[in-house]
Amino acid sequence: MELRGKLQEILRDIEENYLPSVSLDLVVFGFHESQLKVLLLRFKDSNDWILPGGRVRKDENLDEAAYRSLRERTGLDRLFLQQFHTFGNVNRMTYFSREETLERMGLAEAAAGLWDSTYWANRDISVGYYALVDFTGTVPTPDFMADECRWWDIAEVPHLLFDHNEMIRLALRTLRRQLSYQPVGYNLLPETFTMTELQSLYETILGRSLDRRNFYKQILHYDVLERLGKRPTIPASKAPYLYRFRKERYEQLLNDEDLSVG
Amino acid sequence: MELRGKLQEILRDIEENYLPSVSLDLVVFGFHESQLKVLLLRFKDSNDWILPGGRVRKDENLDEAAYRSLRERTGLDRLFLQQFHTFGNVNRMTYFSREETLERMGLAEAAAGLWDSTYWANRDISVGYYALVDFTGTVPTPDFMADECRWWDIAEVPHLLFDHNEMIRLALRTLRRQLSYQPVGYNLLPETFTMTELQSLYETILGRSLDRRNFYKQILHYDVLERLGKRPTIPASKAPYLYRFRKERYEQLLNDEDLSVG
DNA sequence: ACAAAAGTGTTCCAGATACACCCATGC
DNA sequence: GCATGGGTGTATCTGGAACACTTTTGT
Repeated sequence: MELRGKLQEILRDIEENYLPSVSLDLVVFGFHESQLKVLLLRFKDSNDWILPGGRVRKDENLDEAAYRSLRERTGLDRLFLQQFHTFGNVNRMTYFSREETLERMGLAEAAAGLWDSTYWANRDISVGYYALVDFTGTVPTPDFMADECRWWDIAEVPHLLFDHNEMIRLALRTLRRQLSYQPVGYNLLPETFTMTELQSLYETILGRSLDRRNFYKQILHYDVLERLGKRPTIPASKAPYLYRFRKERYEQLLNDEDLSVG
Repeated sequence: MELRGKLQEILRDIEENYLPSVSLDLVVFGFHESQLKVLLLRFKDSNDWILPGGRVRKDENLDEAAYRSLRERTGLDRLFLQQFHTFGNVNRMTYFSREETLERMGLAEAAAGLWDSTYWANRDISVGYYALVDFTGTVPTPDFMADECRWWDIAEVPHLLFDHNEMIRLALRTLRRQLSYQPVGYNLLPETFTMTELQSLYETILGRSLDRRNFYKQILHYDVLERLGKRPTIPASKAPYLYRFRKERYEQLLNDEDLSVG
C-alpha cells in the first residue's frame, strides 16, 4: 500500500509546512497555431481535469507561492503572472462530494481514515492567478495527484471539477480588459514574430477579428516593437517582416499605472 | 482578569468556528461635505488605527463574510461591496512585532500564554474588499479589539498598522478605475442630491476638478438620473434641481460586463 | 447693483473605424 | 498569370476636452 504511505507523508508535509484553508489556482495561457491554450491536469486514473494549483508555505509570500507553483508545472521562470480574483464559496469544492472526488482521483482507498486531516476537513479559499507563457518553451509536468498535464484549446476545455471553469472565464475576462490598456504578447510569443502572428494572438484573445491596417497603426503607435529583417520566405507569400518587443518600453507600459493617491 | 477570560473565549470561538489563515479587511468609503471618508478603528488603549476587518466562518461564503463584517461595523445592509485584492506577504502583519502589536492593543498581559493559538501563531492571507456607503445613515461601531470607530478624511488618514495604508491606496485606485466605466454614487449619496453634489463626489474620488458643463453632459448621457423638483433655495444662489438615481438603469450599468467567453 | 451659484451649446481634436489598392512570391 | 498573403494611406465618425454667457436669488 505504497500510495497510502505516500499520501500520508504528503498530508503531513502540507499540515506542517503550508497554510491551512488557503490554496491557489493557476490559469496558464499559452498560444500556438492561432489558438489560445490553457494548461490542465488530469487526476490520476480518472478522466477529470482541473486547473493546476498549489499551496502557500508558511514562510512564503502569496505571490512567491504562485510563481513557485507555476515553475513546478511549466519549468518556466520569469513570466507574467497576476492575481485576478479570490474564490471563497463554501461549496466551490463540492462540485462532487469529497468521497466522489477521492474516488475519481483513484485515492478513495488510500485516503480512507485520513479525512480528519486539515487538508481534507476544511474547504479552501483559493486565490486565482493567471499567467501568460511561451507555449514552445513549456514543459508541462504533472504533480503528485495527476498523471497528465497538457495544453487544451481554450474553446475545447471540458467541464472541469470544482469552480475551475468559472475561474477560466474570469481570468479570460481580465486578460481581455488588460489588452485594452497594456501590450500583451511578450510572454506568449517566441522571441521574434510577424505582425500577422501578433494580430492573430490578439484576435484569439478577444475572440473577434481585427482590421489589419488599423491593427498595424495601433500597435506601431505604442512604439513597443522593433522591426528586424524579413523572415526567410515561406510558401506563396511575400516575405513578412519580423518584429521583436522592445523590452524596456514594454515594461514601461506595463508599469504605466496611475500610482497617485490623493 | 476579566479581559484575559474574554480574550480566551474569543480565541476559542475563532479556532472553532472560523477558517484559519484567512482574514478580510474592509476599506469603507463614505462621502460628506465634499470629502471622501474612510472608516477606521482604534485599538483599545492605544493610538494606533487600522481598517475594520473580519474572519470567515467555516460554513460561510467569503463574500457573505465580508457583508456580515461590514454590517457589524456600520449597521448598514444592502450596500456596494467588492473584492479588490488579496494580500499575502509574510511580513504584512509585522509592521510591528507580535509582542509590540499586543502591547499597543493593551492586550500584552491578557494575551500572555495564549500565543500558541492558531490565531496568533500564523500569519494571515487577507482578502481586501472596498465598500461604498451612505455616510449619514452609518452607525460606526467598534469591535471587541477597538474602542473607537470613526470616519477619517481620506487626505488625513494617519499611518496605519500592518499593510493597511497600502490597502487603502489600492482600493482607491480600483474605485477610480471603476468610475470610468460605471456610475458611482448610489451608495455614497443621500436619496436625492444636486448635480453639483454629484460632481463634487466625482471630483473628490478622482482628486481633480472637472468641467461642470462636460460633467452634466456625460452624466446625463448615462441616462441614469431622474430629475425632480427644485431644492428649496439656500443662501445667495439660484435654486438647483434635485436628482435621484434611476435604480433599474443604475444596476443595469453595473452589470454591463462583457460576459461572453469564446 | 452686485456677488454667488446654476444652467446651457458649440468648437475642436484625437483616437477609432471603415475601407481599397499595389507588391512580391510560388505554383 | 493567378492565387495567396503582405504592406500601406485616406476619409469619416465619435467621445472627450476646452471654453463663455445668461439666469436666479440673497445681500
